[in-house]
Amino acid sequence: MPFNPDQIPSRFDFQAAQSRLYQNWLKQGYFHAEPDPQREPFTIVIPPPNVTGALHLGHALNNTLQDIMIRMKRMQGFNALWMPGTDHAGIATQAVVEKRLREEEGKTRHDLGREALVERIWDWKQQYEKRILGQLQQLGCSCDWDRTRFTLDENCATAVRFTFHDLFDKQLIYRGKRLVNWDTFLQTAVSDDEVVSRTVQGHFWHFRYPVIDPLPGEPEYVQVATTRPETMLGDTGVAVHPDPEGALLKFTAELEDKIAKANPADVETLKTELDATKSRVSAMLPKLLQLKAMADDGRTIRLPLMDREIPLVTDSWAKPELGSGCVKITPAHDPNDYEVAKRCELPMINIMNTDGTLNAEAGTYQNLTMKQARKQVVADLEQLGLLDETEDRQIELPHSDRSKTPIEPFLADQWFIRMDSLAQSAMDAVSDHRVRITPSRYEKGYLDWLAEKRDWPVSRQLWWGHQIPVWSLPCPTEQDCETARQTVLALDGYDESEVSIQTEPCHETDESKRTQLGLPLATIHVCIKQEGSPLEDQLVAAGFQREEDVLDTWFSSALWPHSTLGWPRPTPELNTFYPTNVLITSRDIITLWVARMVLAGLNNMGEVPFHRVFIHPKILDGYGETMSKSKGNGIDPLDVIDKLGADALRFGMADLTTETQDVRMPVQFECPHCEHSFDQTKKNRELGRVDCPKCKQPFSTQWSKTEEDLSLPRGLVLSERFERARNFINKLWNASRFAMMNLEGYQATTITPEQLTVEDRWILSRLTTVSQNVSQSLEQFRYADATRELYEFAWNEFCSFYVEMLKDRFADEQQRPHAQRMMAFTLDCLLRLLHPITPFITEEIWLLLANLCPERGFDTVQKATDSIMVADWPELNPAWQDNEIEQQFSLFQSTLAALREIRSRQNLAPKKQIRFSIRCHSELTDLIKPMGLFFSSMAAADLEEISDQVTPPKINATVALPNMEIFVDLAGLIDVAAESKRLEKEQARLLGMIAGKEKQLANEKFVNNAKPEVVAQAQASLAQIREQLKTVAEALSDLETLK
RNA sequence: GGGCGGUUAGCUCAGCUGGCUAGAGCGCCACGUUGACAUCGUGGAGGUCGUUGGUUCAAGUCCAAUACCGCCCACCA
Repeated sequence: MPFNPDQIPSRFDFQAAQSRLYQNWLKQGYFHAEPDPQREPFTIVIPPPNVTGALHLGHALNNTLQDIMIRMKRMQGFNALWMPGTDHAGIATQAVVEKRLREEEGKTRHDLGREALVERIWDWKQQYEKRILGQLQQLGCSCDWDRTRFTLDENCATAVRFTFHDLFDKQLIYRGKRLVNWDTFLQTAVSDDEVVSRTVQGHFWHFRYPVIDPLPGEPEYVQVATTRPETMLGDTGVAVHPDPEGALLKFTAELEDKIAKANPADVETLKTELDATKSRVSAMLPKLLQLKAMADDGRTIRLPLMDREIPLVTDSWAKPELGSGCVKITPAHDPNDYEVAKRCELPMINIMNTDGTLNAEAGTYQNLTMKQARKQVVADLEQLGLLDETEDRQIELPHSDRSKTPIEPFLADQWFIRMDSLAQSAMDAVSDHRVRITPSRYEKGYLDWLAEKRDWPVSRQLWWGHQIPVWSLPCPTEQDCETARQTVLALDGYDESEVSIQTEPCHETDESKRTQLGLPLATIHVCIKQEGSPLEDQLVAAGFQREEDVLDTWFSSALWPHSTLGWPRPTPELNTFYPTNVLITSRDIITLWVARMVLAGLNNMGEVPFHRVFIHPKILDGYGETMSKSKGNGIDPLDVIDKLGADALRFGMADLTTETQDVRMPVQFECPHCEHSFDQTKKNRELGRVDCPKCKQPFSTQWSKTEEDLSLPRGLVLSERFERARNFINKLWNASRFAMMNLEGYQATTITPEQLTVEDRWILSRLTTVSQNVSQSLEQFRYADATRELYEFAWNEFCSFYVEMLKDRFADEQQRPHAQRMMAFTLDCLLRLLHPITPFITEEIWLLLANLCPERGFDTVQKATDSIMVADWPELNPAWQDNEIEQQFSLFQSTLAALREIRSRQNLAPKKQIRFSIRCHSELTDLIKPMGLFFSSMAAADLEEISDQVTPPKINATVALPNMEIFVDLAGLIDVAAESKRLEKEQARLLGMIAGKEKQLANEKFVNNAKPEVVAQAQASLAQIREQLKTVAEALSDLETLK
């Protein structure tokens, strides 16, 4: 069947096109990259999405930006590889599966056991990995799917084992007792990064601890206060400041300083506060000094309920200005107390089991949960008359980001990575710009974070993840240690490079205490490099026990850029594609992920993992809040794809990606019943269902949870901010459609310069500039600049002018062939420039175009590639850039605008042909004359005369442009009132400008100091404006005669 | 408490190294549909560029202070 351009629908049917085109790209293998010594590689590794969830708007943004980059590079001839994959996301994934297990089967992970649970999670992973990768494909991502990896797959496992062994061998990994953030719900330690602070309503309890054998005149009690009374069961001391007086002076001085700097409005309250503190404190001071002296004497306190004798110690942690000035010390359950205990050598008593219940150390409170214990402790203390006071108070409480439950600090065995040298190496890489972060302001956060060089706790009490490859044996005596070491060395197949041994001495250094507690002298840890090595079983047989914990997810993520390419095997891929070129990610994981990739890459590969890092903005909702599942305020990118198309989503995303700031995106619901669209508010988003304000019917959204809600028709969640992109796609489609309707009989030949008309030369000049700017913008991650450049060029120049001007030329048999060739060529270039951003529509048009003009070109004519994906990136001849032509054109454009304006303000019917003349200098005449016909076609205005001698018609409307005057003959048409109103306004504007310019030029300093060209410019423009004013004044006085 | 962003039209945002009359999209007003596009066309209204000071011949742009909004980090028993 012959191709019939008239049959092309006036809307781009993206629904049908997207999957058809994408499947073809897959089939052709366009996404696949093989190592090739002939071509320069360009590599991006994807930030692997979690297998937990579905694609959200952040993913859509992140992956759109990567795809734009990789598609451009591919077209530029690079051997472009976009490495895809997913992350096992330890805690997140296990938590989801456990939750389902509990809800659907009423079972815990312990009912299932390790192996069975892990198997379940793998099932989950298979399902969700498929889903999220499918969604990336809907977005158009050109990843090399043949290489898809998973952070828990075999190769990643090997990479993890090798890395762990290497660090272990370098003594950069150790086990130690640490206070960790314990999530009692998930029963795991979570890193500091996974802890968020939340304000909750709580109480502040004041207790009294009796002093043992107080001397006469000494206080009988010390008062302490806490928001967590149950922790008192683990108290091992009470601290008071070593120099209360000095500390108080310092505190009041600071407060006074603050008052001096404060707003007048706040001074009063601050002063009151100061006075109150001063009087309170001066009353307390004697007692504090007394307590300090008692502490120095080694006096002790009786811990109520536990009946334990605990010391009174001095430590500057106890702030005299706060509360009673005394603070209870619970080393095993509070980070600050832990530090105090280390300084003051206090014992550490862990009172909690891993499930959040109390252990034997809590005496009679054993088996209560922390929460129950709290109530009980308070009640018991009250009964003993030791509860002084209870305040209501807002408390900042750390919560687990995963389970949203309060964190219980907890003393536990954990594995750590020593960050010292590793962190330094990662800092150096950014400081000396081997890795460049864009925008550069994010370098500071990266460097500051690493500079703390805090050891990285890497063990997680989970089952889903890379199990730590360490086998341990506690050894009660030195002899046992030696035997254990000999056992390891004597293992069948022992190899120094495969096996590494560490001895961890007991943390309790006091010999008698150690034996009393039944602790071993040391623990021997053995790390084995190869997974499944026969050595593993031998170790177990020798009594060694494998470490139960798995590694922090970020451990495997840190290896992503090289593990995905095959490391530790020496693959051609690794050779070719490492280091990668660009990493595109969001700012919240600069430290968690980016920094760790850099140090891991340096450690394992001896080279940075990527040269450039681009941090993209965050998308917020209309209220400036982050979009999140729990708030239910997100936009579903799939809804956008569904309703507006993937190209619109992508174009919109790129259009929002400016360097300076995060993006606000008001959210709208679209009612599935009546298609009414209305804003998402804080109120209507709360519920799992939404009621349409227009038709009053309820519908569900992507956030609905309950069965009942889900059974309702599903409404779309969109944002009007994508409409600009949607409209643009439509414009592009229709311009292309118009082109194709006029390309019948197209004959491919080269184009020669002498065939070019003014508008041809103009569009070529603009096209050249635009292509340069687009390349440059994208190279610098200025995505919004690139989309804006293309938007404006395509719409305001190509469609509004060039296409309009081609209309007449298509109609003329003589000009038609050349016009067709120009149209085909220009459109071809524009499509290629747009392809990385809007891949689907550009490919669809590209394929349709091939039916009419399979061969296109300018200097040379070539057969177009089968797909735009593999076409060359436009590199246009810079010689086409022509300033003069562009100026000539803008003169034409302003003339046209002036004519249209007259038409509009005189209310002339669109079809009503008018006549006009132009008075200007002869050099301008030559520029305008060739454009004469276009005034007729584009403004229904015929140019009667153009010269420096034009006499205005008797009755006319005038526009005074710089250096030229336009007169429209309005005999019998004029609306005098409208005309004089307009002219008066114009006159006022010109007078204002003249005044400004005159003032500037009268300023000697300006004339003397400003650059000469700036001064000359000002003078010229003043002269011009005066000319314009003259014209306007004349026109006004002419109008007077008509009144 | 420390750090970083933002504050420009009713809304969402551009505005690079300071220099002609501060821009865009949406929204608003007026007019317009026998063939590319009403997801459109033409024209218009709408801004003391958060505030105060400073540098400069010249400040939305540079500097300082300040207010408000947001984010990150560290945090009070």
